[in-house]
Amino acid sequence: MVHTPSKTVIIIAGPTAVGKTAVAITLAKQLQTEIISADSRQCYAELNIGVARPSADELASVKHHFIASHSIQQEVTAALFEEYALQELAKLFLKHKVVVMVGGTGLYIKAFCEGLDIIPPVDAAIREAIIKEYENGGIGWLQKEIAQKDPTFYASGEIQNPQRMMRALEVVESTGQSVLSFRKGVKAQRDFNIIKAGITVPKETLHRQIHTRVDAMMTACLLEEVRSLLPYRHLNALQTVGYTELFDYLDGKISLQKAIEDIKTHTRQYAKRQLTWFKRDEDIKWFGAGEVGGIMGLVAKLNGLNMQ
RNA sequence: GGUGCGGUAGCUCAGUCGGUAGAGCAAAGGACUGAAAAUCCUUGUGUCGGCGGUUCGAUCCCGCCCCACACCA
Repeated sequence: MVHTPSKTVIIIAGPTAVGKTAVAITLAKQLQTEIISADSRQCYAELNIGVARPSADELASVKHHFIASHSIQQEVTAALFEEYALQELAKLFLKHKVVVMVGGTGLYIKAFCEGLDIIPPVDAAIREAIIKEYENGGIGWLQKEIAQKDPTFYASGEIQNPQRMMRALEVVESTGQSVLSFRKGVKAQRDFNIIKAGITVPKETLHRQIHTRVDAMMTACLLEEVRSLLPYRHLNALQTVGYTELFDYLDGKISLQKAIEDIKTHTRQYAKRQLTWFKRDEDIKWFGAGEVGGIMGLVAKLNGLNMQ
C-alpha cells in the first residue's frame, strides 16, 4: 500500500502530443486526486480542438483546473498562472495530499515552482502607446528608445527581440527603473513537495503522433472553430499554432493543404522548443509514455523519505 | 516537329558584365522572469541539368543532348 506523503504536487511535463494527458489522468485516478493544467492555451474556453483540450470524457473522469477557465479576452500571463494555480492548490490540499499538475508550458511550470520576481504593474496606456509606436517605427524605433531609456538592458538584453524590448520599455517608462533591476532571481520557497516527471518518446514517434493529431483535428472540424474566431484573431490567445495557419488559408494566402502542412511543421518546431526548455531542468526525471508505474514509484519513494 | 522560357542548397528563387555562389522557408542546435503554442540567436560545399568547345580560368560565352513548362503546328 502506498502511503501518500504530505502535500505533494507531481508535475507531468513534456512536449506536445507526447501523451501527457493520459498519464496525468491515470495518475490522478490512482491517487484519487485532481489535476491542475499548466497550459497557456487550453485555459481559454473559446479554444478547444486546436489546442488539444482533453476530451469531455477525460474531463468528466478527473476534475481539471485551468482548463477552459478563462476567456481569450482576458490577459492571461505566467504571473496570473502562478497566482491562480497556487490558490487552486491551497483549496485542493484541504481534500487531497497529492495533486497532479500537467502541461507543456515551461515558463508557467517554472513560475509555479519557483515564483516570478515582483515587478510593479505597468500602465495600460503606456503599453498601448509602445505597441503603436513599434508598429509605425519598427524595431529600429524600439532599439533607439531602449538605448536612451534603459541603457543597461540595451547593453545586456536582447535587442533584436521586439517582445522583450517592448517589455523592457514599458517597465522603465512605468517605474523609472530597468526591468533588469527587478530580476532578483530568488527562488520562492513552497510549503509542499514537488516531483517533476518528464514524458518522452523517440523523435520519429513524436512526429508521427503530431501528424496524426493534426489530421484528427481537421476531421474534428478545426476549420470551423477557427472561422468562428476570425473576429478575435488579433488577440494574443490566437497567436497559436493551428489557428494562425488557418487564418492564412481563410485569407486566401495559402491552400488548405499548405495550411495543414504548416500546422504540422510549426507543431514539430514547438515540440522541439519545449524539449529544449525541459531538458535543461535537472529536477525532471524522464519516463516513457507508458511508465505510469515508474512515476508512482517516485511518489512512493518520497513517501518513504518522509517516514524517516 | 518548330519557337519561346526555364533547369543553381531539402523547397521557392536571386546572382555571378567569365575569377567555383546567396536569400527566404525547411532542417539541426540554443536562449527564455507579466505575449511563452509567443519571441529571439547560431549553423549554408551545393557535380550552379549532362557532354564537349573557347579561355590562364566557365555555373556564367558557344555547340550538341536530356528534362520541365508555355505557345504554334
